[in-house]
Amino acid sequence: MTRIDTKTEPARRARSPKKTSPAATRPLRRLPGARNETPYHHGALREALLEAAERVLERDGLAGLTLRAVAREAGVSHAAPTHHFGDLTGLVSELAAIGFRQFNAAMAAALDSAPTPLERALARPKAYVAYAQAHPGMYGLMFRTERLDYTRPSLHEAAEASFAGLASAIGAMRQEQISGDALTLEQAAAIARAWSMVHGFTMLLLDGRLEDILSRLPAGTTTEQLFETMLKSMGKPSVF
Amino acid sequence: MTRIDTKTEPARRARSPKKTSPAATRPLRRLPGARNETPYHHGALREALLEAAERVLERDGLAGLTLRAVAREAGVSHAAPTHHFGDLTGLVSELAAIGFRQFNAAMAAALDSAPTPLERALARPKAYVAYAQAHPGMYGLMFRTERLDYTRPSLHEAAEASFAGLASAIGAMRQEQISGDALTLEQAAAIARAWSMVHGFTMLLLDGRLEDILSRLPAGTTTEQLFETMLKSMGKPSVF
DNA sequence: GCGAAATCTTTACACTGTCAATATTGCGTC
DNA sequence: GACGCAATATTGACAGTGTAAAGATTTCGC
Repeated sequence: MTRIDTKTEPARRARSPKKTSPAATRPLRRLPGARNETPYHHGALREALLEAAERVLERDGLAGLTLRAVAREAGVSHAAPTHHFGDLTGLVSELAAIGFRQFNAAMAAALDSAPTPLERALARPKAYVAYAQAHPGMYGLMFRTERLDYTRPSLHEAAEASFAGLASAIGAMRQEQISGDALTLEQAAAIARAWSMVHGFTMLLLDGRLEDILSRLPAGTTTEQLFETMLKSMGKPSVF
Repeated sequence: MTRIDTKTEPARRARSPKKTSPAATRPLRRLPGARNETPYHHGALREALLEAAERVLERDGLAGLTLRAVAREAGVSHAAPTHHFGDLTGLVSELAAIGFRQFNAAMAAALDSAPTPLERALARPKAYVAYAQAHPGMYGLMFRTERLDYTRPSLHEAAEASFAGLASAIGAMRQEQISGDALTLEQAAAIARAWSMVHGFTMLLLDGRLEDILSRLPAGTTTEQLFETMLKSMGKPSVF
C-alpha cells in the first residue's frame, strides 16, 4: 500500500501558491487584544513560552510538559522553542529557575509577615510546604534532576540562593555565622537535617505517600497539624 | 516523492515466502545454553522481562527504561511485554514491587546482623540509605509515583510491608504497641518524622543536591559521617 | 487428537525530540 | 531610505516511543 507521506503534522495548509493572505495560511497565535495581524516574529516569545510551560505543567503534570505541547499552548509552531532554549532540557531548566525564584520570594514574604519570634521559627518550614502544595508541578520539576541542567547560570544561581537562605537561617538559629566556603560537620549536619526533613515530608506528601498515615489519624486531622507536631517533636522546638 | 512505507521497525525480513527456516527469519532470543531452536513461546518471559527491566534501569537510568528497550534486552519483539503487563505503567509497577521486596529484605538482614542495641538503633537508617545507593534506579522508581499503579496488589502489598516495618520499628522505639488501624497524632508525627528525614536525605543525596554541602566539609568527610552526625543530632540518639 | 486459549510477532499510527532547510522580519550600516 | 545580514519562526523529515489490532504459533484442557 504505497501511501503518500501524510506523516508529520496535520497539514493545515493545502499546497497554496507562494503568497496568499497570511491570516489564512497561519491561523496560529491569535493575540486577541493586539492587532489581529499576528506577526511572524512574536516579540516576546521566550517569556510567552515559559508562561505557557508553567500552565501546561500545572494543568497536565510533568508527563504532559513536552516541547510541542508548550509550543501549541503558546500558539507557535512546534520547533519555535528550539531557538530560545536549545532543547527540552533547556526549557525545563529555565522553568525550574523561575520556580526557585518564586520559592525564594515566598519564603522571604513568609518571614516578613511573621510577627513573633515563635511564629518566625515555624514560618519557613510552613512556607516551604505551602509553596510545594500550591505549585506541585513546579516543585516536582525543581527536584527532578534527570532533565535539569545545573550548569545554566540562571538555574544555578536561583538554586544557590535557595540553599544560601536555608544555610543562613540555620546559622541564625544556632547563633553563629555560617561562612560561604567552609562548614563544620555539626553545621553541615544541622543543614542536612532540616533540609532532609522538610524536603522528605514534602515529597512524601506530594506523592500521596502520607495518606496512609493521615487516614489512620482522628477524623479531620490536617496535614498541617501533622507537620507542626512533627516539627515540635524535634530535639529543639524549631527546625530552621 | 511517494515513498513505500519504510516507516516502522527496521525490516529485518525481506518478504520471504511463508515458511523458511525460523532461525533465519527470527534472529531474536538466542539463549546460548539451551537448544538453539529459540521457541516461539518463551516459557518464562514475564520473569525474564522483569530481570531485563532491572538491568536496563540500572544501566540506562529511568529515562532509558522503555517498553521497547526492555523487549530488546530480553530478545523478544517490542509488543511482547504488553501481554504480560498491559502497558508501561504495569511493567514499572511490577518492577517497583520487586524493589520494595528487595528493600524489605535488606532492612531485615541489616537488623539481624547488628549485635549491640546501639548498633541496632542505627542499623535501619543506614541500611535504608545503603539500599538506595546500591540501587539508585530502583529507589528512584519506587518513589516516582507518576508512572506507578498502587492498585496493583503486588505493589500495594510490598509497599505496605515497608511501611509496616517502619511503623513497628518506631513503636518499638517508643515502647508502645502501634496498632494497624489507628494512630495518635504523636505516633503519626514520629513516623512521619523518621520517614521524612531518611527519605529526604536519600533523595537529596541521589539527586546530587548534597554535594554542595559535602564539598564545604573538611576533605575526606564521607556521606556516611554526615548522615550519622545528622541522626545523632536528633532529640533522641536514634531515629527509627 | 482437536479446538480454544495463551503467547508472541507483525503492522500501523499518533505522538515525541531534534535536526536541516526555508521563509519572514528586524536592524545596523551605508 | 535601501541593502544585507542576523535573528526569528515555520515547514518538513526522521528516529524513537507507547499502544492497539490482526495475524502466527504453541500450549493446554478435554
